[in-house]
Amino acid sequence: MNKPPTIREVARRAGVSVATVSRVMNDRGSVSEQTRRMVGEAIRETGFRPNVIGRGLKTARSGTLGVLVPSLQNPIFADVVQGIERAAEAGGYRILLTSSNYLPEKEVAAIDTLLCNRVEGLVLTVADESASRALDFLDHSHVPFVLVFNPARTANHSIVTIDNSAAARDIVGRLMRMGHRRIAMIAGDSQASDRSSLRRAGYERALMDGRLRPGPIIEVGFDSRNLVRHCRFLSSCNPAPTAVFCSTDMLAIAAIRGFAALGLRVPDDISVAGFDGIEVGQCMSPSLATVVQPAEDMGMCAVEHLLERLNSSAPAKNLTLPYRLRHGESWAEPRETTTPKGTPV
Amino acid sequence: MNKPPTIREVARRAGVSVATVSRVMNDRGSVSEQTRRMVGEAIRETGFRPNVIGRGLKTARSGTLGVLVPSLQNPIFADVVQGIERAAEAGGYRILLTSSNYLPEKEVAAIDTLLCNRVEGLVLTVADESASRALDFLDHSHVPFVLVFNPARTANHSIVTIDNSAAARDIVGRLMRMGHRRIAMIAGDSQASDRSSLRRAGYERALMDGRLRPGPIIEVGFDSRNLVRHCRFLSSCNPAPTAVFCSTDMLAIAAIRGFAALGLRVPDDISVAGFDGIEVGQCMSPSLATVVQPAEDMGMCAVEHLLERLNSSAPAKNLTLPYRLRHGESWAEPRETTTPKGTPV
DNA sequence: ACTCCAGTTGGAAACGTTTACACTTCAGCA
DNA sequence: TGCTGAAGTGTAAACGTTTCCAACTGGAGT
Repeated sequence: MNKPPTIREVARRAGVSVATVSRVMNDRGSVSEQTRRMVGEAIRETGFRPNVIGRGLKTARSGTLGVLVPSLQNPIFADVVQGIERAAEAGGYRILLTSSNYLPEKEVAAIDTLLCNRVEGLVLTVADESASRALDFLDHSHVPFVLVFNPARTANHSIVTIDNSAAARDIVGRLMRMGHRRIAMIAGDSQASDRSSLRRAGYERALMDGRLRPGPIIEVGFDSRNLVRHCRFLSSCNPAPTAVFCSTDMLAIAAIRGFAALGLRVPDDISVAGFDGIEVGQCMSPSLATVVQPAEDMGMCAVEHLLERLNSSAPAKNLTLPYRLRHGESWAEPRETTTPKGTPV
Repeated sequence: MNKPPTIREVARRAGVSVATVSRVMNDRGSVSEQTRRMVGEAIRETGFRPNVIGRGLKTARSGTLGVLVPSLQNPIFADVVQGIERAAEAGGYRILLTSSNYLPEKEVAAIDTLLCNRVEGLVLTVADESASRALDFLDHSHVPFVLVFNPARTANHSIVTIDNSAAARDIVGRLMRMGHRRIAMIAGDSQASDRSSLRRAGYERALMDGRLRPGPIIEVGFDSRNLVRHCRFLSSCNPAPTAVFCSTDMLAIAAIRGFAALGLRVPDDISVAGFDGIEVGQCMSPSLATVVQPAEDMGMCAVEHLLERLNSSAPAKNLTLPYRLRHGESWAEPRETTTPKGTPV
């Protein structure tokens, strides 16, 4: 409970003024070799640790960045936070982490808290970029921020993202080139994630391009763990889809399980493709065919750009990083290409 | 770039002193209804947000807790951080997140940084509790901290954990009661995780209890993604193990994939059990039989206990939370109970 | 012997809050 | 009328730093 030593005690012990101690710590100004040694010794003896709160008050710099993500539960956000933490550390910043649980009101509250803590900048993912009260709020705050994952809709925001719609179109196109004609989609809650809608748009676009009718689209809420009910519905359609595109890897994994519970095998009976590229997807069996977002890189880029804006007040920038398709064992050519089951050609 | 408004400007605008504004904000002391209204108005007009740095300097409270985990990559840590964040928020604290990448020297550096930021307490997981320089360091700092996941070896530390050894013994015992006699283990790097050694001890203990010889134990490093090499080794043993216990779920998932690559099916040809209870384990197919650590609860408990110690200087406490076994489709009775393949009875 | 300057050092004023203390006012009461 | 106490308010001193400025030293140049 005893207070940590202050710069004053170090100064007293070294027989110098606090100004000199400060100069030694930040080596700024000129200090003789001898006093430098004595101060160093006094610091070691007292176990002094500069109080960055006191420093921050004077310098008006907190040395912290705020981070807001919907949840850490989905590994994609854990990955991005990992990248953010890494880049922040490299730049000499600490991160203040908060999560919104996908609740818009919590987004606002969390940002408010972060601003009270005088974060120098923020990296965040909001539920819906276009409807976010949090962003209006932030726009007026004069604190630079970078969105991650959210679509690059408004030009005057700093955003690090991928082209969700093109990526979805791409991977669905790939399914089509494999021979799939009836491709369903399982989409996450579009209220809670503007990414979901974009991916859905990409999916629809791909099918349109191929003159195919978008198959059944199932929007699941937050009970995305057990999809067997939805899988049963899909497999009972006539004609049943031969492939399913899921708007996240977590959904894709759950879908594979759902089909397995019905005795359907992936990819033999039905192909599944995901979106995100979380690590576990490539460790499991069957490995997940998916769109890989370079989440950790995105986090790092976001911070690097943020620091750029902080240091040189560079302008806001939209950064669309390349995604890539990862092949996996969860998709294959459809067994029977066009024929509805039971019907002779 | 223009500075945010200060309490002084609010005071000027409301025509009162800063003391009064402060009193209104923290509603402490007595303020007339009228001035309260005027101050409230001035706050709204200026968009004033109290600077918690200034406040912290005066009150010697930062309102932040430090968090240090090895990595966010493993979902088990993401889960615990989620719990920490939740409980911290409920208690009116913010969290400063850092990660060590399993490197002891980074542990020390990160803790030092957190202490410079005057966190009021820490929640952390260290690589090896018994050998941690970081902890010696922390012991001298007079800042309360709580370990999570690390074994409860020294009594004077606050720890929230489960009984890793008993849990491992338990789940391996379960395999034995299913009829498995040759049970191998795939263990994570024991340097980087004292949990790994404990789980290994529990595994050995279970086999000893059943008068069985501990099967091959494979210690994998950080290349835990592709285990096919190790799986091939295991399946080439004579007699080959009928079950494998893995020290983490991530390893178990990778092992299932490794066996699949060799044409072995889980659980028909070989059973696999994991440890951790990460969410994805129960979403996938086959669902993972595992020991469930209540990671999010552990994080919340850790923070709650920390706040207890902070507020009432309660004594350090060892909290061993209950684990539970989760059945899954990754284990089953062995096909041929005792006979080495090819040998007639 | 004087000035000048560079190299060191200390004093003190910030930074944005909280809070102990002192001061008013006014109602209640003898 | 005077006293007491409560309610409301302001003043100013902290908190731990950084940094501007002034002051001191001693050596070099005149």
